[in-house]
Amino acid sequence: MKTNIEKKAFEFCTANKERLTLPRQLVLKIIARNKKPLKAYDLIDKLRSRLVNIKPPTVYRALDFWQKHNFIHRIESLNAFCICSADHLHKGAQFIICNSCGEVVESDSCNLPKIIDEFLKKNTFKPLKWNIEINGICQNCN
Amino acid sequence: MKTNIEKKAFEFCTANKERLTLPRQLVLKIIARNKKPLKAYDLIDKLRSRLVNIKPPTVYRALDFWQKHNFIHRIESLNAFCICSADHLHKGAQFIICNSCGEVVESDSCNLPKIIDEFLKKNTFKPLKWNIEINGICQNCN
DNA sequence: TTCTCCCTTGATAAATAATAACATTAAAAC
DNA sequence: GTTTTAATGTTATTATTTATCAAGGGAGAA
Repeated sequence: MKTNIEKKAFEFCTANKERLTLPRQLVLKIIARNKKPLKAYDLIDKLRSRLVNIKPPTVYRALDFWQKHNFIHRIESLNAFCICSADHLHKGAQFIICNSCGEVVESDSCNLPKIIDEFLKKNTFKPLKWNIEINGICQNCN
Repeated sequence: MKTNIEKKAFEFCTANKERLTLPRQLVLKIIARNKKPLKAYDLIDKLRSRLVNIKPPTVYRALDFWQKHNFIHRIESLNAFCICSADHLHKGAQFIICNSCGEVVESDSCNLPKIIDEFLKKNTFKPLKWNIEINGICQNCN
């Protein structure tokens, strides 16, 4: 049973004549079905049973592919990857990261906060991609 | 001639009985006087003339020290370090990164954007540190 | 002063993360 | 079917960061 984002991603490939190769399928599937963000080498470990002799470049290429098309996000401060939680396929993301339990939540605002947007407009800066990562302590851990 | 932030940092050490060792002094000085963010190994290279046989742990320790006390920021998406541009010593930072010329500007808002702050309050999440990194094309490169 | 404690650095090594380069394969286009 | 193009396979290397333990050195106690 495919997750929603997997379906969307597969439709995207058909529509845009992108090749839905086995490494790409598996990488997306694993990320989509894991609650916590995964590191590249976690992925390699998980892929070993399905792809013999899997090597870093294969995984990084698949990650680049899905990232480029906004199906996954890279959480810079964790060196980890997670699915775009809201099927938004937006260009940026906000992550709330609990330093105590490690839980990561993607907040669902698709746009840059107003104050930042205004700053960028004032400076004629054209945003392509953004990343907001907030570390702290979550409700449960407090 | 010391930069403003160097003076502040040195005062901070006196006031808080933190040791202002040579590696710490030099690391802060180099970062403070470089316009562009520096990577750890850039620093190591630049330090070689002053500290013989400098090794990664020495630099990383100094970086950790200044980061912990909010005198420098780590730009996660670049694996690079820069001075807190506004002498703010705040807990979070906003970076505007031009993908074309590499210029990095730290926007001077010290606080989290309102919409994010409200979201966190609603979820009883206590922010400790944040990082906002916006990639795009700057005025000059457009 | 001398001792001791504690923090910092020195040094070696290793773990973790990401990329370069080139050969091979396979789908798509002609 | 042949050519073209894009993706993967493979080998190797580079980049980034951390662990571990030994040694040094300043601040306060005896």
